[in-house]
Amino acid sequence: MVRRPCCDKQGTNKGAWSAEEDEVLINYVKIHGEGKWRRVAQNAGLNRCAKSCRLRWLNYLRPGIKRGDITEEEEDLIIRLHRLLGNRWALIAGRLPGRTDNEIKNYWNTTLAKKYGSFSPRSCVRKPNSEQKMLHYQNHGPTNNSDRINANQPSGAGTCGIAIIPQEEKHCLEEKSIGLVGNSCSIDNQDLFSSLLVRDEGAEDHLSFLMSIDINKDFMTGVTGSDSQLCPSNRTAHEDNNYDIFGELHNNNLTSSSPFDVTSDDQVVKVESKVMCDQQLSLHVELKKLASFLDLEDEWN
DNA sequence: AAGGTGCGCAACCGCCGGAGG
DNA sequence: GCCTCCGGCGGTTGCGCACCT
Repeated sequence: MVRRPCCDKQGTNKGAWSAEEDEVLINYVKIHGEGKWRRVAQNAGLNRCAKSCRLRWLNYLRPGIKRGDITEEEEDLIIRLHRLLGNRWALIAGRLPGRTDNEIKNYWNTTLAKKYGSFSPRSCVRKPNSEQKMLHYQNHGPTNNSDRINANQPSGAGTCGIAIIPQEEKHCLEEKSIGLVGNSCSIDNQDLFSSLLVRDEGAEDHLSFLMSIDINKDFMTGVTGSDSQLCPSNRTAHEDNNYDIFGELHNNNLTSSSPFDVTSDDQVVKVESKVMCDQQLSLHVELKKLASFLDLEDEWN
C-alpha cells in the first residue's frame, strides 16, 4: 500500500523557520486552536508541511515551553527515566513540565550519552532487528571488541543495544543515586517500588518518587526482560549470571557476597534460580504498578 | 585571517497506530 | 474489514556556530 505523503513536498519551505512564519502560525493557532495541521498549513498561508507546522508549534511556539538550562534535578530525572523507559522521549518529556521530547532527545544524545553511555532498556520496542540484537547480548553477551565498541556508541549514532558502561561510570552513577537518596541502595526489592509509588512525600523534592531506582542488576533484569525472561527456563542461572545488565562478562569467580552466585553444584543452581525467579516475579508486579503510575500499563500486558 | 573540525540543536523523515468513513 | 487521514514518535540529518590550528 502506498501511503500518501503528509503533504506535497514540492514547493514547500524547508529549513529554519523565520520570525514571520512563527508569527503567522501563532496567530492561526490562537484563533483556530491546535490540530488539523494540514489545514493549518493550507489556511494559514504557510508554505510549510503540516508536520513541520506541528513540530514547530509543539517544540518551540507552544506556551510554557522551557528552553535550555536543564537543571541538575531535571538531568537526574532524565537519566533515571531513560534507564527505566529507554528512548521513550515523549514519555520522559511528559514527566518534565515545559520540556519537549525533541529537546530531551537532543540533550541525551549530545550530553548524557557521552557521560553515561546509551543504555536503553526499552529502546528496541519498535524494531525487531534491534530486539534480536538485544537478545543476542542478553544471551551471549558481547562477543568481541567491536561489539563492545558499537554498543557504547551514543544512540544518536543509530545503534540500538545495551551499552557497555565502564565499571567506573557505573560506580559513578550509583554514587550519584546514593548521594541523592541516601541509603537507597539498601532498599530491597520488596520495598523498592512501593517506595517509588509514594510521590511528594516527605522532605524530598518532586523527583523523590523516582530517586530510589537502583541500577542493580536484579532490577534491570526485570526491566529489560520480557515475561519469559523472568523465568528463564531455556537458560541456566549460570548463563544469566555470567553477563550482567551492562553486558559485561563476569568471571566465574564472582564475589561471594552476591546472593546469586553460581556454583558448579546443580542443586544449588536450581534453588537459587527458583529464588531469583520468585523475586523477579514479585519485582514484575511492582514494575507493573510503576508502569501503571507512568501510564504505561499497556506495555506490561 | 582562513580553513578545518567538532558540537549542539532545529528540523526532517519514515513508520506506526488510532479514529473515522 | 478495508482504506485513508491524522497525529505521534524516534532516528537521523544537516546547518550554523565556536573553537582550534
